[in-house]
Amino acid sequence: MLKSAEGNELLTAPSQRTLSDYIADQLRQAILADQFKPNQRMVEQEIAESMQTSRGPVRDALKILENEGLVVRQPHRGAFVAELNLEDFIEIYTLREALESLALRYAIKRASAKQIESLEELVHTMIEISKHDPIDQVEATDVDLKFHQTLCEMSGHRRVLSAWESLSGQIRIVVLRHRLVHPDDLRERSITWHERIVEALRERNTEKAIDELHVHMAASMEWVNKLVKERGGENAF
Amino acid sequence: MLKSAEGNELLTAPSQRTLSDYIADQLRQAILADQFKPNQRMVEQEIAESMQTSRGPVRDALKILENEGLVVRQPHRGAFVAELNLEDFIEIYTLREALESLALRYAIKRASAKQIESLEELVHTMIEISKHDPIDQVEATDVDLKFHQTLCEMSGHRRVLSAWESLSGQIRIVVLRHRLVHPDDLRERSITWHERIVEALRERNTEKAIDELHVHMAASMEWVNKLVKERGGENAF
DNA sequence: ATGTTGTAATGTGTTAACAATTAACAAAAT
DNA sequence: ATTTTGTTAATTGTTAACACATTACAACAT
Repeated sequence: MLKSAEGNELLTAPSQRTLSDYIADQLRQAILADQFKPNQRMVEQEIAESMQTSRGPVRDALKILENEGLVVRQPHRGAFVAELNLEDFIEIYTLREALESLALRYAIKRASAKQIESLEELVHTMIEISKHDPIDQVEATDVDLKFHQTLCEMSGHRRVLSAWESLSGQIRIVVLRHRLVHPDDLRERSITWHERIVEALRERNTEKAIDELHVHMAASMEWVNKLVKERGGENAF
Repeated sequence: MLKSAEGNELLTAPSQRTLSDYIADQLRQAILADQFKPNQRMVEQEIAESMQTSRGPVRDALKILENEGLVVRQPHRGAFVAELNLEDFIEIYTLREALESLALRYAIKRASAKQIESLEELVHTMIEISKHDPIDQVEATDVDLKFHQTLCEMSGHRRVLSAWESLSGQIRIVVLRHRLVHPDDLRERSITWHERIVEALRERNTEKAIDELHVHMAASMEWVNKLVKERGGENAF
């Protein structure tokens, strides 16, 4: 295994991250990039060979991804790429809202002016991105998720952040597969909601913040519901 | 490793659970029973020998417990029993409330009459237990947690259940270490809250259910806060 | 034709040996 | 005395071989 691939920090930094983490990163990226298809089997030996390593770390990586909900593992049967349906999507978003609401409550009490500014910058980036004509979806998705993750970080609530991060891969799948960030009618409204959340944070207005978040989430859910219905029964992500 | 220890199901049932799961169970139990002290180091080789197995499954088990927040692992440094402080306790309970609120919303929509009855039976058991003079704390804790876990199961929201179960070990630690279920003034009130939650479920009254849950959780948090303050700075669990 | 049983192939779960990292401690230098 | 450096011991991370479970398929019986 190429050591150079993981240790690109400065010399003083000891390689805290283990090989399993690195492999998990690679596999996560591959799944999100659709290089592994939903429900596809992931054979430990194959992956190990393709990455020039052994089965052990690959096994560990698959367990990490299992915890993130990107992979389903069955004892003695192996690991498969998770296939999300409409119900999963609803679960992911309701849970996400519950976590982010709690994060907001905490963030409103704790956030520093500087932290709130960094959120504002992200909203600015969103606006910039939305000006490009063919909007870069992946970029837009990344900024959107970065905003929400920053919220969770600002909360200082470690368990909420950790739970949100466990969910983020699944969120990413859903958002990417359904182009959830930039359908035309949603895009501008979405930016407004984000702006209002920042506003509420600055005003330390808990109710307002949570309301805006709720509207934001509800709109996304409604959008997907509509999409799924248009397509008829085909409700697999 | 003794196979008999894990395969006590009927013959037809294939041993779905793996050795790692079994070891995780044993270690979890040992931690909750205080046989491993907070912050104590857990050496893979030692555990492997004491359980007559090899390091691999023990490693896996430690990772499982890490995900449950019972163990902290640092790369190349090993695994230690998690030590929870007051802030952790607050985090655990606020997150728990967020999860159970969501679970309640779902349960109110989906719960069958039969499921609600099983909750009622648990409340009955609580009442029975509270009649014994030296109250069996572990038993009381188990029934209490069983009630809340059943709620999460009834929700049919798989991710909420899974998140709650990840948290349950930590909840157990907190509740057991602080005798959180049966301080005299809390006990009867606690039973009442549980009864009211069941009532609200039966009436399909979401607001009421969530309010009762909130009061229940807030009271527990207040109780621990009081305890910790009485003891002065000693805020480690 | 259909269902059942036995066998081979594939792939996971476990073990044990090996490599790399960290921590502890003693010796040397400032 | 304090800090630095080298060396050793303890423990984790990784590898590779082995044991076991599951699946697929062919031969056989019904």
